[in-house]
Amino acid sequence: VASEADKTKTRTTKRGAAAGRTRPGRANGARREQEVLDAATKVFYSRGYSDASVQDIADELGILKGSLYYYIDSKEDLLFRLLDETHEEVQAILEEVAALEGVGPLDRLREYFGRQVAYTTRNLAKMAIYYHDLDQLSAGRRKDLNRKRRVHEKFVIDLIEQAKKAGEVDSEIDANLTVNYLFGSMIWVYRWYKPGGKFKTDQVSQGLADFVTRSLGARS
Amino acid sequence: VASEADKTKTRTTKRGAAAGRTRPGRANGARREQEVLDAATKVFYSRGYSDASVQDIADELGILKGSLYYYIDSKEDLLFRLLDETHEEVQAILEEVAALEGVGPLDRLREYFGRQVAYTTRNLAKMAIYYHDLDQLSAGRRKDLNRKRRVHEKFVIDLIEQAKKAGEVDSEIDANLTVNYLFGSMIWVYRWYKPGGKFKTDQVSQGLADFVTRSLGARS
Amino acid sequence: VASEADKTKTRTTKRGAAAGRTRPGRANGARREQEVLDAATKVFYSRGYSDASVQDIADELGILKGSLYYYIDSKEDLLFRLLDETHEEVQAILEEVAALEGVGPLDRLREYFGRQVAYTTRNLAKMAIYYHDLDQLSAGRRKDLNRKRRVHEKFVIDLIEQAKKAGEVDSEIDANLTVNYLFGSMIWVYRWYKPGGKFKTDQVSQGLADFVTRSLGARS
Amino acid sequence: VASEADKTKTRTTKRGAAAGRTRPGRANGARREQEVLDAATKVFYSRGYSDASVQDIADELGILKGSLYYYIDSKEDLLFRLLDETHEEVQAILEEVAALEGVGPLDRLREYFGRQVAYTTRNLAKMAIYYHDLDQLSAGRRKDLNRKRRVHEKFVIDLIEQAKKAGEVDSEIDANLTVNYLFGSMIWVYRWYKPGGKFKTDQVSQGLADFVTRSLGARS
DNA sequence: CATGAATGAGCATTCATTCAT
DNA sequence: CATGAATGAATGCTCATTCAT
Repeated sequence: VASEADKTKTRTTKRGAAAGRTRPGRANGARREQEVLDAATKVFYSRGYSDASVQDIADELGILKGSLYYYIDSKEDLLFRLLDETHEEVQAILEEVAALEGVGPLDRLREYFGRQVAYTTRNLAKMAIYYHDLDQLSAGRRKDLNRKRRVHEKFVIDLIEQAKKAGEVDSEIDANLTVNYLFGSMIWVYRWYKPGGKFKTDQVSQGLADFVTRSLGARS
Repeated sequence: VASEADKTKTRTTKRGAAAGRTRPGRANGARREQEVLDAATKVFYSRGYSDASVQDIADELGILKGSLYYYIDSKEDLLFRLLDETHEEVQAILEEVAALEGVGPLDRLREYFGRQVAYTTRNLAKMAIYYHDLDQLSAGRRKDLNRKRRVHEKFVIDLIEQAKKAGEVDSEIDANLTVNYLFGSMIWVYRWYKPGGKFKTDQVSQGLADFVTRSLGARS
Repeated sequence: VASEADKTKTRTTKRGAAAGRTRPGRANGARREQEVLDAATKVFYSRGYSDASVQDIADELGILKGSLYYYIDSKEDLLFRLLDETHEEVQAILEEVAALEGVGPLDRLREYFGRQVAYTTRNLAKMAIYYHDLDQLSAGRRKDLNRKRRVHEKFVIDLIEQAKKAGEVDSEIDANLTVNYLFGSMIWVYRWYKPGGKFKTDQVSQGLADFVTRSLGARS
Repeated sequence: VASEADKTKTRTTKRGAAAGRTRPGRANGARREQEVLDAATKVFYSRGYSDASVQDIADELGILKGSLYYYIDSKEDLLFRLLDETHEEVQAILEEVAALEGVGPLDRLREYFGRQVAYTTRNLAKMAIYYHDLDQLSAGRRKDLNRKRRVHEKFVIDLIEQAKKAGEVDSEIDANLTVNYLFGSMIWVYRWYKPGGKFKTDQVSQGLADFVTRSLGARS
């Protein structure tokens, strides 16, 4: 028997073509997909990607482990979809902020950090996974996402430089270094923020905006 | 990530009894213990605690997996010892800084953040594990360590309050909120700092001190 | 390889009842059945029966796996139909050859082997499955087919004996043993023959006829 | 955490360095390795490689499935070791025959086919796997083994040509085609020969030698 | 101290099959 | 006829841990 097939099957995938149907009970497909993603988010968040099992996610959904594979290709695929979705939303924030009109560079920075953190507080699980479990992606996808993340770095660095030119912030500041500290402040929120805890979303987001402003040597 | 995994197995350890023996060749024992810890550090850093196997560590040491169990009680035990050791060192920095004489609160903060980050850049692997894999500890030990970490929070909050009173920093600042942002800036270094990369240790540590100063609304 | 796997599930098949219907579009039914068989042939040939999945066949047909079960009862059922079809065709060759008039036993043998091999070269996939995957059939069906195959053995043995009597071949020859060698030569073609390769169909079939002749100690 | 590890671990393998020890209970290692191979042979022969499970082999050995992995890297690795071992033995036969002195090409052919078949009848399971399941090997290893097998083809072709030159066999014979038929006769033995059945080993091996002789148009 | 062998539980993944719509 | 969703059992494989020697 000529077994020249050698693995790479690329079989015509189950889902996919399904988009845009109208038959009764349809669009449930999309709903179910989202349920799967949500269940995975919950499980990955509470156990960590590595320690979470596909079984856990199936349990969360109330289906059998095997059935879950109707919706996913692999556990890693699930992580990827999660991270990708999250990235898209985080990216949207950048774009919103970039699109604001009549806003100076410092205020744009304030907006960016404020909104990102507000998003984080409202999507703790997703952001925790986004920042904690990126490494578990396969090399290719990881590099890809990392590349995409770098856009945010550049965005902030550019704004700092503009703010320096505009005299809005201390001209002594090293944008390339400072951006890292700023991202740390912003990202780490996923670790200490507790919904219903000591701080409200607005406080945290407004607080960060002010923190950013001061840390750039500007008057808030 | 809130790991609820719980295996707290405080078995009376072999080494427990072994501590402080005087039999010839004992110094070797301590040396070997450290080698084990170092190997674990290396492995946990590169693969992540969850994905690292006991086999990996044995390989790193050049012994058999079974033999490793002469030195450790469990994989989690190894993580604990690592985190404990790291904490001790991080704690020592706090104490050093607290012991400095003739230093105002703002400068003490500068010292604290500067030294912590310098330590991070020089002990990347350990700090990465410290901040990334704490959740993998059994519930009891995790809570314990978290409690210990909170001392640092309090230390910084107190210093900020003192600095406010001393008029060294902006009195409007919310110390309880700001401490979180500051820790974010400091901690996240383990993620972006690359030895031999764009930034030198001193730059990063001096840079953070300045960042902290400005973010508190003080003149550096 | 002696497969003891046994799942003999002779369920009354849907198509059983379906046979001989006249409803409009019925010719399409037969057409579709053949398409299914052809798809299965292709897939079983390239992946091997055991490693081929029902999904693979559905993909090949461009329908969903579930839909395939309208046409088949089980994967094994598909294999059976394939092998049965193949056997029928192979049997037809025997009968053709048996029906030839005015042909001596040696020439009949030449015809038989020549035609069988010509058929093999033109139906590589089917013959490969026929000779390679028979064992995967349920015990009952396997024994059945093996019994049917034995007719060919007897046919050849009888012809050899006749040829011996007719003085066409060496009388020392042990027909019972030789038949096995001859079948080996004939069957193994499915393993080494490559369409479009070094040898043409006619060469291989004429070549085998000559080989058979010589191996029986006759002059070609 | 810097997860640049990216899978390929090549960990220092368990077995391997073990060869050549003298401690009591040692050399059991080698014995056990052979037991594993034998169990696999038995199981792969009776169920076919694809349908045989690692569990089956563990059962055969009376150990747990997980324990089996102390001895093997993967199921395919087991198949490879089996096929490799078999090939070595088959190759040894070729070399023995090649080393015979004072033997003409035709007699060398008789020896080769006779001995190969004798080996087959005495190692039915191994040879069945060798000829039936080669395709299941990974692409690289499969090609490797196929390349090695081709040496046998060349060996036989060369002998036929020499025999033609020596006038021992019909000069009309196409060696390149005939070799395929001959191998078919020889190989297929694994399918019809039954130990303790109608034919004895010597009969089958002597019978094939004679068959080969005649099929080359020579007097036996 | 160290080894080699084994355990047993768990895991991601596949797959033939079913069935309501 | 066809789809989409689910089932449930099996599969190959990993791994922390144990323990006699």
